[in-house]
Amino acid sequence: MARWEPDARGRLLHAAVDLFAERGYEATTAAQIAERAGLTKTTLFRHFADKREILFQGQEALVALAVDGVAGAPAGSTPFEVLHAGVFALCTMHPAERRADQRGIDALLASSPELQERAVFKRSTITEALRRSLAERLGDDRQAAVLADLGVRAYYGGFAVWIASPVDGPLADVVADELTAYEAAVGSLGATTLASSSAG
Amino acid sequence: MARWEPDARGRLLHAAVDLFAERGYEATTAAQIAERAGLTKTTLFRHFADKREILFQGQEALVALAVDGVAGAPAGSTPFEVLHAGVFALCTMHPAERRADQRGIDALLASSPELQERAVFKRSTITEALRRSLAERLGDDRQAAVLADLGVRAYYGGFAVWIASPVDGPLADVVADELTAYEAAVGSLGATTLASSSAG
DNA sequence: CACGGTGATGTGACCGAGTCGCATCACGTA
DNA sequence: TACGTGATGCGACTCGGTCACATCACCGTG
Repeated sequence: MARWEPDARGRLLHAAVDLFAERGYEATTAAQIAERAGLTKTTLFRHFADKREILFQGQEALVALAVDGVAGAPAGSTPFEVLHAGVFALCTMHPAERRADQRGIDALLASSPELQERAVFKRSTITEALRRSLAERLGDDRQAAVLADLGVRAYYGGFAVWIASPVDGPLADVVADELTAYEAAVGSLGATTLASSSAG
Repeated sequence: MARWEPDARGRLLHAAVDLFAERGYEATTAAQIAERAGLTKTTLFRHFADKREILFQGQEALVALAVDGVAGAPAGSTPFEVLHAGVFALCTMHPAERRADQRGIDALLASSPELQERAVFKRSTITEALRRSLAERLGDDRQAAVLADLGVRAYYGGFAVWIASPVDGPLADVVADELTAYEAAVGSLGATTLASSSAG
């Protein structure tokens, strides 16, 4: 038998998600979460930096995935192909089996301004990491920035569609559709620019 | 003589900025700010939603500026011209005279994760408002999203350059340079897309 | 087998942000 | 003179988060 009941972090996570679902995020106290997990408030904050962070557990991994995805794109890829590689790597984080859980978390995030603020911050962290690795790879900072914004938009947009969709399917497929749609939008935008600059 | 010393909000703001500059944001207490302003903590939170918000006072106006700017773009404008109109409207918020103040606030924002999170959230709020008005104007949601991201990047990037620059000049000039640089990046990206799609 | 180190936890006190109900007080007005 | 109103003060409270210190089970070593 272990020293203490094992997997304290997992128990805390489970207790938190349950309580949030029962009474909502804001009505749930850190002490209540700890109590249900058979632990104390202090221990809760030893495992999670703050109350919000409980719901974003594992997001740091997304940064590494995106960066590695970009770095792993084959030599000679076009800028968009490099972006695809980075964004697809993100999709590996969310297998179809856990879609139901994600739905619950998503609803929770929408329920509290505090959580939305954190969500936006996480998104910007991913964007910034993606931007940096794209810039290194492509050598053009602004192009990298535009691509990063676009890629993250496709990812989050695809995620929302995937969550809401009644039919099962891999996240990567939905995101791929988004990505090509954005690609087309940029294409027509580029055409506009060239046309107007040659006209003016 | 007024009932109380006038301009409570202004005094709170001044006291806060002074104290933040003296001892830093995190080391400054809400009660201390109120005390220096000759008021109480309760009154402070009647004027500002929370401690962070003190430093983002007036940012709501930016949303309206961007939206109105887009709406005011002349008929027949290209997508980029509409974007220009929206982003330039933002620049009217920061006249060259107040550049020194902005420098101080900028340094402060960089000093605390709490403030950075709020800053990112404000940025995303502006982006979202800009995106919506662009979408309405252009009729293409994805193009609008890409342009909004790009415009906000140009604005914040230009702002950073403007803040750091030793020479005086209007913010709008710097932002205009950024905007055209991003425009060029998108142009070459569009060319890439067309080339690769016609090749594949 | 005894001993000391180590790491995860508990305990209780503490701080600061933010809220709330109620009192106050200066002013305008009937 | 009396009353309504709006900005403020007051004090108590909740909750997130921190900290110093104690505990306790395990592990390795002599």
